[in-house]
Amino acid sequence: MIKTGSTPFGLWHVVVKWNESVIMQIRFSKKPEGEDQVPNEIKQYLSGKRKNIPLKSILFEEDNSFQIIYRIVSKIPYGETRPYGEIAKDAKTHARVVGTAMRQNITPLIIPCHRVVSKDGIGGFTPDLQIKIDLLSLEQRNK
DNA sequence: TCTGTTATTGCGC
DNA sequence: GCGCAATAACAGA
Repeated sequence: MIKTGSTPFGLWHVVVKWNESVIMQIRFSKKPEGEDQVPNEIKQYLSGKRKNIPLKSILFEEDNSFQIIYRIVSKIPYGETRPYGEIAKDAKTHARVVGTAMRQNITPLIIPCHRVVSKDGIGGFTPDLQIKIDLLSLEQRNK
């Protein structure tokens, strides 16, 4: 049974689509969406009460070419960041590819792509860089 | 297939 | 500082 729901986060709403303990998709919207609630783990994380999300991402189940990159990214500890280049080194690929992988990531938060920043800056984020900034400052506060 | 587009990096000027 | 090539993956034509 797949459920969808949203919860507010700053100026945005985090829309979560999940099935039991597997997150199918997470996206950001400017208005609330869906009837159901989102998993408590997500809400606790977004409010700073929880430092990890014990849920699986569909990306780990599927056999996609970015899986190695996603696994490495998900190992980044709460409140810390890594440059694209370092992820690339571990994944034996290149920084540009890591950027592409993050862009294709349909489950942010579960795959903490906001913790991946550019070498001397913050890097980018879709759909809005402000979300990345908010997430990072949230983690910095509760670190 | 081929072209354009990346959430990058590092080197040369 | 700025421009640009390297470089891998994807979408659209």
